[in-house]
Amino acid sequence: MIYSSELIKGTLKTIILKLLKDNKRMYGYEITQRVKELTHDRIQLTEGALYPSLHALEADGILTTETEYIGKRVRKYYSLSPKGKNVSKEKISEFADFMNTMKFLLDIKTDIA
Amino acid sequence: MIYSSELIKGTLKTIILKLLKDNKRMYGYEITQRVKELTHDRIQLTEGALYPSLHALEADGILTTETEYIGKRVRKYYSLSPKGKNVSKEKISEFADFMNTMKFLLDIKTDIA
DNA sequence: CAAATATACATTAGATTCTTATGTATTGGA
DNA sequence: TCCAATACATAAGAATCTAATGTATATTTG
Repeated sequence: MIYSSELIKGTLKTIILKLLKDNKRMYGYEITQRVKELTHDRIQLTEGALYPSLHALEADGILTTETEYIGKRVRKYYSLSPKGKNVSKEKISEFADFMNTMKFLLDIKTDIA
Repeated sequence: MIYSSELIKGTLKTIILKLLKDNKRMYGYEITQRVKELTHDRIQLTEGALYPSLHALEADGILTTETEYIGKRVRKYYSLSPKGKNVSKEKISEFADFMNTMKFLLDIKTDIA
């Protein structure tokens, strides 16, 4: 099963921040592969969504970058800035809270009316 | 805590379909109030998001409507069509599956690298 | 009883974020 | 040698939401 795209909306930044929290530094392509692998192909990040998102997080001072060359091919590593570490924690716990709310909302039987 | 808007994106239709699955029929304003109440004000649906979404679901044959007058004030009740009942089940189980995936993705320690 | 609040529908401009497509270039394997 | 994988990036258009606005009735409160 590949989730309908609308479901994933709004979760991309949280996913990025979580991976960078656990891995210190990662590059874009690596993130797509890691997510694909961890979710058994259920979530496949597209480049058109990922790169603009990474650029936005960098512009907000949440991520910092280092560019390295692997042979002649460029690779851009992203890391959490100090600010980013806080934002990361906040985003993840906000999402955890949101999931609890949604779990409750979707499990309950509200046959009151 | 009120969730950042991006988190809620993409969950609106699932919420609507779940409420209508449990309640047979509801009207727009009622849906906003019920969600607000059930989530202790954490999720507050806006009319600008809700009504277009209801109209779209109706246009897709997922919801049917009945209009009633309460005094002089109009009230538009929405119900799941037979097709809507299937879509409802699918959406909810897809979301449940998605939540499991996200839970795994956000809880794990991936300090492999 | 007047005014404020709540109920109840709806639309729209603009913002955000995603999809899909396209572009460039290097590297590795069949 | 050619195809797939690696690795970056952008851009047009679609989808969906926010915030504002509009209309009207009903109820509560000072």
